[in-house]
Amino acid sequence: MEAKLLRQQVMNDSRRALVLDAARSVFERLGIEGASIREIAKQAGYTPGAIYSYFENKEAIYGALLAESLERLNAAVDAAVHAAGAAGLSPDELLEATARAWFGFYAANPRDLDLGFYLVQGMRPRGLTTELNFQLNDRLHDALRPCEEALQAMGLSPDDALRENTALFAHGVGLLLLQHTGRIRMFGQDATALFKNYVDALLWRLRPAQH
Amino acid sequence: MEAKLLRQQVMNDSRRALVLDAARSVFERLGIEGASIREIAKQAGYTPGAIYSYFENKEAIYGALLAESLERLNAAVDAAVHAAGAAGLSPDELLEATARAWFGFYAANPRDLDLGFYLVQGMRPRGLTTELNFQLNDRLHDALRPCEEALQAMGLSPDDALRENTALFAHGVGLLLLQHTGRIRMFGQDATALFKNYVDALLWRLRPAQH
Amino acid sequence: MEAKLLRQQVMNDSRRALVLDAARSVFERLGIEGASIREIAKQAGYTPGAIYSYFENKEAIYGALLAESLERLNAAVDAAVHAAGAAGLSPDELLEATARAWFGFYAANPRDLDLGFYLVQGMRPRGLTTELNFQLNDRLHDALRPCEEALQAMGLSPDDALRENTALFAHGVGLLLLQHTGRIRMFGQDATALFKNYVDALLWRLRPAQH
Amino acid sequence: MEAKLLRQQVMNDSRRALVLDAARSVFERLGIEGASIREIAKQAGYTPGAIYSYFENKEAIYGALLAESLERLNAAVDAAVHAAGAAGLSPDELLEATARAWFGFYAANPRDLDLGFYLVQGMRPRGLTTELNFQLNDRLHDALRPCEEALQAMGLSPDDALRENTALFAHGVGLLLLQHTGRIRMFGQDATALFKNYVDALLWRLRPAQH
DNA sequence: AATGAATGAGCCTTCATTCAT
DNA sequence: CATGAATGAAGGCTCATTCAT
Repeated sequence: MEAKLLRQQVMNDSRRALVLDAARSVFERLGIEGASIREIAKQAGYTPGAIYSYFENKEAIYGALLAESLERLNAAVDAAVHAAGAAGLSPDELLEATARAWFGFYAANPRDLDLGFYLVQGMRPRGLTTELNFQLNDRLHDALRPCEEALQAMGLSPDDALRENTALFAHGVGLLLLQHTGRIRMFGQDATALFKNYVDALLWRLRPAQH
Repeated sequence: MEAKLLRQQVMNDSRRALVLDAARSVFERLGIEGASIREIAKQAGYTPGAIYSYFENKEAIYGALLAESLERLNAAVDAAVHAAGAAGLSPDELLEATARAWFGFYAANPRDLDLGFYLVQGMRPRGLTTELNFQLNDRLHDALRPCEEALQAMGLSPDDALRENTALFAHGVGLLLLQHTGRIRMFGQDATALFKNYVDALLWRLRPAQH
Repeated sequence: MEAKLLRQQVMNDSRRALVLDAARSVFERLGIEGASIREIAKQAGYTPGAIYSYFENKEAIYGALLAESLERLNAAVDAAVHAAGAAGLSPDELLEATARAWFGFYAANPRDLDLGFYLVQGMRPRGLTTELNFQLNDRLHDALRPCEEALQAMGLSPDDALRENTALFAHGVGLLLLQHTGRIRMFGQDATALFKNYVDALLWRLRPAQH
Repeated sequence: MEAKLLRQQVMNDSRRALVLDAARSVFERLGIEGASIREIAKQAGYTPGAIYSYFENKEAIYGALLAESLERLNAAVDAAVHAAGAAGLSPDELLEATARAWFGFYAANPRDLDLGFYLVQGMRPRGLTTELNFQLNDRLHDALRPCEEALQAMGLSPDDALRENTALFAHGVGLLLLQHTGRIRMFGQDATALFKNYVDALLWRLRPAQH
């Protein structure tokens, strides 16, 4: 009996995941505007009505998509943190490793970047409950926290660490955006290299004693 | 006869501009999603059909809007350059002034930021001919060139200046985005202050002799 | 020029009336549940979207339908009042004539009865603005006012006249409903005859002096 | 074996009643429009599919609901009749008591009124077999019969009693409807008071000897 | 150049109902 | 008997676009 319930639960979850995959795929193929319930359903091999067994409405799908994206982001960052711990890295190296973790994630998965920005700015109506919005915010913050802790470990006050972390995040996001929109080619530059430059300059700047 | 044709041309242009004004106003009021041809026409005092006398389709309107936005951006930057020339600023001060010009423009007109991002990433179908895309790119580049020249005037090689300018632009864009999406509040920071920090650090970094 | 505008106005009105006719016809044919915008459009020879040029939404159609129904009701009552005035009827006869006017209208046009009841009880969502609701209420009241005035002319105080008029209306409505739903056949009775009985009894009751 | 079948029959009936209870509850809570099979099933603790084990379709549920409503109506009337018998009421008092019984039932349970009207006029498609319709008619008639008998006991011929009973029913129904749709507020009147007035006037009218 | 009317494709969503398990 | 999954038709509505006048 229990096995049956469990199996059903698994089935259900996996079908929900299937719809989510379809949504992600449609989203990638047609962009946010073209991603209709009809299209998602078709991609998932369902009729539109069936989608509503798994998600309350269209925006819940995007909410789930974003939530899941943030989980993957955090997983990537956590992996970097653990690897760093195992390797016994210095604070400097830890900052570099954790910054590269989130930056690399978005560089490798530009659609996850889209998702975040679209959901955050484009969805007003009912989408993104305030509560959900906070949850997602928190998860983003979680992914950036290791950088902040590394900055503190390097001797910065909590305030300074927060400020530098914000600037670091902004810098990375700006580069990712330029790369993603193809704007960076216009400058003949490479986002990843520039991000490394920024981190290096930051590390240099935070070593006042060695001047 | 020729005078008549000319007058018609002028009329035509001015009415096209009128439609564009309406579009901008609607766009500001309702955002990119809420801006329909109907609404633009109403705002312009026309019926929907009339719009198609001036623009081939909806996305052409946005293209024109973006083009015009970039003209205003350039005007803002040019004004800063001229003021700097009149005041006889140093290269350092010139960099600060020109960087603040474009950053300030977007900070004050977030819809222009939307416009750029939306058109660049959101519009697949017919929007933005490749040719138009290049033109717009060039105008954006124009707005950033004074910064690049200031960097060269500070002694950087063309390559270095380009690299630093790209990084500067990315940093600003990242901050503007975080501000515009409300994400920066999550960090309890202020975009303008952080931008100034970045420019200051940059100036400091580029004065190696003074260490 | 003016003629042109006028002609357009007339055209527009007549097309709106055409949609209204279609709506009434669909409503009669399929009942309130089956009357969809699609169906109304089809009946009117339009595509669904076109309907929205003439009415803001579905319930506005029903609102207009009801408004127009109440106009016809009032026209019927007014006609009776005028005929009575021309014939110099006594208050007793006037009451009978005006009561018969509204009762007869609904007996002859049972769908108008449906309309009133459906719209009044079935439409919650956005239908029937409070304001419109009041307007319609007023028009219904208008149709019943001549009866009330006749009652006053027979010597009743305003309060008594209002009470008797309400009871009269309720009686008629009850009979019409029983007739319309076929329930009255169950009793082997005739609504019109029973209504006449009620009016006669009422007249009798209000002539205390003659006892 | 037979015992088993019987037990199953009982179970079946009781579960059917459970569904019906759920339907009634949903119907009261959400009205006729908002009552979906989904909602009824949820209320009953079933999944939608299970409902079809007990009822052929949605309208069969409403048919059963109406049937049951009429049973409750009859119970209310019967109770009044028995109480009257025990108290040894006069025919006049009996009329008043039995009339108040059915009127009070509907005044206190307006949803039962809805049910009757909805099923009778709103449901064309498959709802209400002719046969079922007759059965329901009969039960309604049953509930009104005590009034008719009281009228006969007061000396009216069967024909006259039927006519007066029909009028009485119509009057009550009209008042209930006005009350239920809020129309009666428009007149500043109270349905129950007006009903009492009608019954009093009726009693008076039927006592010719005492004039 | 502009209008007014209309189209048609599309949108999100709901729901009674079916059916294999 | 009951479930869980899914269907398919329909619902109201929006909108870019077309075209005769």
